[in-house]
Amino acid sequence: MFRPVAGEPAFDRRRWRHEATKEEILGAAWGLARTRGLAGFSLRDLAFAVHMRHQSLYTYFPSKQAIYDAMFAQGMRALVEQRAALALDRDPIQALREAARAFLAFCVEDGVRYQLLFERVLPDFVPSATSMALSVEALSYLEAWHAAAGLTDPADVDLWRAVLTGLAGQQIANDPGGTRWTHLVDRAIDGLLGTARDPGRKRATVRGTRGRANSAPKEVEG
Amino acid sequence: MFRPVAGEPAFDRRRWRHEATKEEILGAAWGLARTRGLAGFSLRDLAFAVHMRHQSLYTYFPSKQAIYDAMFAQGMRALVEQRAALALDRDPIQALREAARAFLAFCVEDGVRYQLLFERVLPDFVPSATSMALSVEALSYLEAWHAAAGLTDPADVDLWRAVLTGLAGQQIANDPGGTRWTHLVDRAIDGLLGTARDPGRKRATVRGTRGRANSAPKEVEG
DNA sequence: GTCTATAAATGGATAGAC
DNA sequence: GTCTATCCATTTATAGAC
Repeated sequence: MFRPVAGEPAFDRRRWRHEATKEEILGAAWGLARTRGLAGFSLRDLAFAVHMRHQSLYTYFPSKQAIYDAMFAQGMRALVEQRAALALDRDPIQALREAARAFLAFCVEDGVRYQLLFERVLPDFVPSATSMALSVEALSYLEAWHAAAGLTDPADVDLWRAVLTGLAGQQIANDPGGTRWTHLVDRAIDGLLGTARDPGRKRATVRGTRGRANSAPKEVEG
Repeated sequence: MFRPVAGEPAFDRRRWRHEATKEEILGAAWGLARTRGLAGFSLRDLAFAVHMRHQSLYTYFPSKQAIYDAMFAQGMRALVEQRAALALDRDPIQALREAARAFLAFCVEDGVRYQLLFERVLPDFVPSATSMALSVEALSYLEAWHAAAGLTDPADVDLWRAVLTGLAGQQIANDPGGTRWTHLVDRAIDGLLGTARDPGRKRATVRGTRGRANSAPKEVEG
């Protein structure tokens, strides 16, 4: 995330180490969250994991909430970067399918991250404005893909989000590590495309494949 | 839940009061959970709400986990009872639509209950065997409705659950009190029915309504 | 069944020496 | 930047008087 370049005028060794330690702390926080739950680890646990006393963490983060917010930002940034790096099919419908599979893989790959980003497991945690901006940025990709496929009704995007987070949520909650729900993604998309208000010119392709995906049966990782 | 009948041989006044107090405590627990989150209230808070000292709660529940489990059982029992009481259309497809709307109403009507029943907001909470049996019982209704509609593929039920919990989850998390996602339920069902592996004899009806619900536009309550 | 008293631990956060 | 020391609130839970 923080990439200083040695020799450049703006390089600041002290600041560099500071940022590196912050990321080390966040890495440990993810690890603890995965084994003990998002709210299940204390600052003492976290400090111990990075060989510090818990008080020293306050040098890097002003509060536990700030740690959660940094984790949220990391997670959302990872989603943005995944989306920016996707090389989607030229066919916008096919592109939507690929994007959906990528999103499910992203969710299932880290259930705790999914909870932090898309569920309200931390009742009193509110993402900062900076973090929310990342969230909006991630969503903008989805909206653009829909627009490219001729899906201009905002409700299409809403339904899309609901269906995919629904699949991810069930997979993570009821069959962690399996594929019971993720492998339903193509069928889910068939349904979504079939009921879209403005399916655009690719509709015929979609119609002819009802009940079976017309895409490669590549399995979602997870 | 506990309905003694005065005068009958099995009637036990002491036990009756005990059960009544337990339910009063659970009622207060739901109230606190709704305002401060499922994990956001302490036994002190709860005891204060029922005008007790926190230690007295242990007369009724051996631990906080037991309180959560009793809440889980109450919530699941409410779902079972809602389903048992549904007077569904004779047309099995129409019945599925009605059942879906009822389920969404059930979820949205109490977001905290939804979280307890369908999300893992309490990392170390594991429902007891008794509670899980209620969960299975609730699911059996859904399976029966699908079977009646000719939907015999278990994946159909899985996808159904994912889509509906997805809608509920988005509604509760991103538009609490609104209808941004719940009003998409008919479209979601059109998609589900359109991609079902074994849609049965009602398929033509479903097909002809793509993009618009063929059912009454009755809004989900929420 | 409810209370007082208390345990025994854990929580997040601050002050100040070094 | 890291530490020791400490604060102060809060947690779940138990023992025993009444």
